[in-house]
Amino acid sequence: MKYTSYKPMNCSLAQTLAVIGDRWTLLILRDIFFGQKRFAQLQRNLGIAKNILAARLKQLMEEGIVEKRESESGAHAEYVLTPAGLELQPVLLAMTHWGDKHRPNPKGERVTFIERETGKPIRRMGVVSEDGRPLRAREVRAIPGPGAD
Amino acid sequence: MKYTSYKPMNCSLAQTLAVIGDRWTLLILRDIFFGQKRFAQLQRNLGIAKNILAARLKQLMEEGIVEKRESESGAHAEYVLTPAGLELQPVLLAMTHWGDKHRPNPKGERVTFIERETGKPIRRMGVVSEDGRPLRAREVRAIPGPGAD
DNA sequence: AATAAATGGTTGCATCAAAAAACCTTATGG
DNA sequence: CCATAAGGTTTTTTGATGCAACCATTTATT
Repeated sequence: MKYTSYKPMNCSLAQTLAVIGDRWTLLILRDIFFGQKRFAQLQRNLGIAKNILAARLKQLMEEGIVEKRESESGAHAEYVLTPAGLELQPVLLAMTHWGDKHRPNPKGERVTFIERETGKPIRRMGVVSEDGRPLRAREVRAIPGPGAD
Repeated sequence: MKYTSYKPMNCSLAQTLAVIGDRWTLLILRDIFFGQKRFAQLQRNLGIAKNILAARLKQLMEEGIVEKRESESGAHAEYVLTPAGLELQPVLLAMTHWGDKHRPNPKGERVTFIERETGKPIRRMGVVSEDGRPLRAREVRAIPGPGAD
């Protein structure tokens, strides 16, 4: 088989991986979520080669995750998340929570997510039942839907 | 710059990517979450080369995500998730939800996650405040903790 | 008992796509 | 005129992947 592509797989997870599943994309999105907007900022923060960053941003634009626009004041480009991009936040947060818990920095939590208005920390990402009870992994089951094979 | 490794980055997201951030790992974990236990099953379902699957499983064992044990009846190996592995479920579900919504199968939802006891679908993965209100991406802010640079 | 077939890998090799490095272009601002 | 920003292009590395062959136990078959 040739280099396996995610796209032909009829799997929602694989479809997401087709968009964000390479080495740099999630780190780029992390920086954009954290407020970085400009090409040069991203490049310096990440230590990524320019051509790779340009290719990833182009791909993210084609996938409808990121939009490029001109800044009102200056004449530099800005990259901002589209609504579909913003909806990746649960993925980012779930991964960040896992890493902070299972691969911790000895000095403590690396980052805390708070609600902007109240300043209170958000609830840790987790699976919850329809009526809001937290569920453990074993209490969840997957059943095929109409779009399954 | 050398080939970038995630490990030296002081970032919880990067630490998680060091564990699950390559082409096959999440798909392997998906199958294990869905109840596959045996090497040959995984290999056939995924269409992955045997050496790659063996390498990934070994890595997942070293990282404490998966455990290998002998099945009680037969004499074949079984791979099961450790507690740390089970805690990756929010990541899997968040990605699956995103893919199902933004890269849908025209026939409908590919998979539904239900609560085992009641049979009711679980709540969609999302960010919620301390007291349980759903939050939109813009209402969340990240602040550095004691483990930040 | 001998043979076949399945399971669960390991090893070595060829390939190939993605990452890095180097260099070029255009525009803008001081 | 020089620096900065935002890329594009091209070439070279490198590490991940895929393939095939081999191996060691069991389990089933003749």
